[in-house]
Amino acid sequence: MFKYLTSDSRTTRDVILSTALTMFREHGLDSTTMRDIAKEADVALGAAYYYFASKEAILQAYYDQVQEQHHARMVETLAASDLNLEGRLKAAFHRKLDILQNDRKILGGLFRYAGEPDHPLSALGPGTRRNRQSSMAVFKLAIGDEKLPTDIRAIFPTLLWAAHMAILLYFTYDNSEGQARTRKLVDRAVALITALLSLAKLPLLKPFGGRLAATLREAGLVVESQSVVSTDGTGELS
Amino acid sequence: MFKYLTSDSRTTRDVILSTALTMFREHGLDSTTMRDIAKEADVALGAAYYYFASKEAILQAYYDQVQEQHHARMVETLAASDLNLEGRLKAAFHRKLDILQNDRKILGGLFRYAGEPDHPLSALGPGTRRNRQSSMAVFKLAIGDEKLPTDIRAIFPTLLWAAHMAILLYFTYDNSEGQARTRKLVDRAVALITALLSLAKLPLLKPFGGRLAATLREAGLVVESQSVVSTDGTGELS
DNA sequence: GTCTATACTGAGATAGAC
DNA sequence: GTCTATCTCAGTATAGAC
Repeated sequence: MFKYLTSDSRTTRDVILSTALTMFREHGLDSTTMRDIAKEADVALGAAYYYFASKEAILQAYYDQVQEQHHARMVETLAASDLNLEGRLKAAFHRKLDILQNDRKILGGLFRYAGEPDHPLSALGPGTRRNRQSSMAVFKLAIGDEKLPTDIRAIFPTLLWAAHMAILLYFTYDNSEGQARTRKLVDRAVALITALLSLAKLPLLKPFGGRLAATLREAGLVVESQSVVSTDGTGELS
Repeated sequence: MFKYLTSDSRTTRDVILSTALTMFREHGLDSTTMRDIAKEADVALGAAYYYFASKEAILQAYYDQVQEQHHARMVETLAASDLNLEGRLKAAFHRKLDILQNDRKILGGLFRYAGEPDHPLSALGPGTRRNRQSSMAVFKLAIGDEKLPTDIRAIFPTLLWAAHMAILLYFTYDNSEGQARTRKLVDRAVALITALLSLAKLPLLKPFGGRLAATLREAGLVVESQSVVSTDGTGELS
């Protein structure tokens, strides 16, 4: 799955990347300068810019890395035990938090671009479409072949992805020991969601699923032809 | 309601502020430098920094100004006609969008700080608590003395505020003519919310309001003693 | 193609003169 | 209250070693 590169260039790039991430975690994004990173990684400033066009490009690499890990760990979890829908949804959220446990500062930095549609790192913009799709694919893994009303099935991955973004935002603000509050919120929220889901089949509530789906579709918020991510983690649509 | 200042200092500050906002609207936040602003306002760079400690401080002033306007326009709207809950909620959202109609770039810039809890401009952090409270107070005006289940009443302003943040995010990405899509989304969403609200009283669904309220409360997301904003628009709690 | 050394530009922010 | 000069730092050359 790794493209072949000379061992030297591979390690230099990796050294710069891991050094940068370590420093981001310790001192925060803004306090860490490219010159700091280069010095710590024992390379010249030019070398850092040779591998990463900008400080943001390092974040981009981190972003992709997290997404790949999330997919891999979710596959592991699903293979290891036989969970029901609620368990699988909880797992999807918790595995993401596992990965980001020490990276709340970096995560916060990524939210910085959320309000700039044209920025390549905007979590909601076209530049991160593939990341978003492969993130939703992880939630589709969690949904699996669970029997759901078609209305709900169409919008569920999008809703879960949105909920997961909100959870991550809460997570960056959560100073409780080991971010226990976020963990608890995830469990409560997923329990609520699955309980509501079982009600959605009732005749009384049935129309609401349809109205919600129609509203989201009209707003352009539902991605149509989604597919489970391919095993190489690229998030390519089939 | 205005603190007295010498007419000269007042106008200089205002000239700098309005010049800055005009330039932000035209060229965006990042492309507009403090030097550009100073030059356009016909003052030296140092003068700009005398009135605004940083570029962000200009945004802060804008932030407060928007909040005051939102409150004022909502009061006007409510006085002008006799609306039901749905109408009042729609008004609350639309009046906000009216104010921000040409400021989507600036708005996007404000979202930049959402991931940095300690930043004074973080829309979710302690630094903007008063803005948040006075924003929720506007939504409380919209709710009025509508009869609601107590569970729902406690969390409703918070939920509306959160929904309004999501709408604003959608708004910054909305390139449709006059942001018509956002306007339509508001109408649809509010209609859905009020429809759901009428269902919330049913015995079958009653417990869900309680569970939702408990979850939000436990997560520390519900502000307790809220009160309607005082008429001077400061958002001070009574 | 991989990397070093060095220097330049632009922008936010500050110090201190007037 | 206002201005000029200056500082720091991100980002971008550029020239060359290998």
